[in-house]
Amino acid sequence: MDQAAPRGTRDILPPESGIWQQLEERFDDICQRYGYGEIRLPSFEHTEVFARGVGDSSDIVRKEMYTFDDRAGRSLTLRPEGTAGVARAFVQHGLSSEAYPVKLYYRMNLFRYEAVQKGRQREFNQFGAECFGSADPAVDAEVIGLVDRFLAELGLTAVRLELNSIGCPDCRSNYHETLRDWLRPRIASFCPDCQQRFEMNPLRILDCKVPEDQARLHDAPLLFDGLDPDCRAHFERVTELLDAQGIRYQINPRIVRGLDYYSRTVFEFISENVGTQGTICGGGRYDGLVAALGGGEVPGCGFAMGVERLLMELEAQSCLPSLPARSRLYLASLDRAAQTAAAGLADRLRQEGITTCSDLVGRSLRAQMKYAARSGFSHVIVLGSDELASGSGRLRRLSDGAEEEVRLDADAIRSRLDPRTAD
RNA sequence: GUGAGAUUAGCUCAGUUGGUUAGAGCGCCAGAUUGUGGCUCUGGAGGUCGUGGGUUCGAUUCCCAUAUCUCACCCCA
Repeated sequence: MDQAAPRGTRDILPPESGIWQQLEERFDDICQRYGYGEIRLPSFEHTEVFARGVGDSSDIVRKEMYTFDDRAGRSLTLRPEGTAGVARAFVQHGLSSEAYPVKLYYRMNLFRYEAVQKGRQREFNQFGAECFGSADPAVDAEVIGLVDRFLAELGLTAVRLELNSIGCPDCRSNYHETLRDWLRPRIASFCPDCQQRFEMNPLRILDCKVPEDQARLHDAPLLFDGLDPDCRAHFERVTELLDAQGIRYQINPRIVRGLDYYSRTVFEFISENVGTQGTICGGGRYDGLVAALGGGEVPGCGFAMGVERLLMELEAQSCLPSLPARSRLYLASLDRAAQTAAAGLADRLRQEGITTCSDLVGRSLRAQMKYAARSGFSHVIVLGSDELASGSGRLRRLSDGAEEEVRLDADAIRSRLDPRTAD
């Protein structure tokens, strides 16, 4: 058997998993402060949900999904992104009858069959939030504000916010014609990918990474410049609200999100440190998504943040959340009787909230001390016949070797070890 | 899907111009006057040299394939 995890997947072991727990806690916390409730969804959906939600012309649907038939012949797909599933649940549970706006957040693992590289795996994690039921630009600004606040609370600084509007479907179909007309006489000189995109989705040509193509595009008409008055007003209100919150952003008329459901506002938080996959967070408005999944005309807006990329950025900026320092007590034992007593005392201490371990190997005292030091215990009590007879022992602080006499009693020990502060 | 580099112990890596029992450091286990860790010394366990073929008297070493890892293209979080 192959002992390695499948390509593009990764195990997360302690102590790294502790960092994940911290991040998850902080994300839960900020979402709740903004009034979002957590939604948990199945890891797979009917393939339809993504085909119709994310869109048939997107790369995700065309070539990156883990799709399979179940034993009854239903086509199912491991979720490649979060928003479509949230919208499906919104429709299924009739959340359109709740008081608007409906605010939901999630943390989930996602699956895409992609070429693995830095900042991109086949199973990865996102934190995200979706706000349904209001077309007001105040939602867009608050959603962006939540992400900005979250990154700031984590201590990140050099993350750039780029903002654009891709308009409503009418703006886009008008613009498609404008852009096609402009491209038609020039498309032959573009790269082969762009020539394909010309038919499928000419909008994507604007995002082409080939430098020569970018140069050719410098005077291409921009969707941004052709927004209809409502879309233009929406965008301007978003920027007004961001300005009022003191959130800095750059307008980038060339951002195009790869998921078809976006409309009007789109944004990305981009890092300089994650390699070429620098987008830590992407999001925007998706006013047609709920309807595409069979619900009513319910507007929505949200974001998704790549947790692995966020962690890379936190590491690069030396902002990894530190684990809370706690006292951890190791009970060393000299013989079988002491080992028995240690197990009992450990149980009582754990009930008092003290992290306590005792010898489970039957090792020498020297080896136990070595283990305790290496494993990050803050304190040790050695139990032997003297301690069992007297009912008291010496609490040794490993950082400096200081010892003090304590009764071998959970209350007495706890009073010397505040679980919230290690020293 | 395409291109480049890599794969030897739990980890980081040497090494063999093809030749008996493949090495180091760290880590692990044990010991260094009978009950106290982080330093030091000694000993020990641990490897189908990624996998499968080929060439050869003989392959961890050369050739081919394949898997995996890393980076990049594409695309996205």
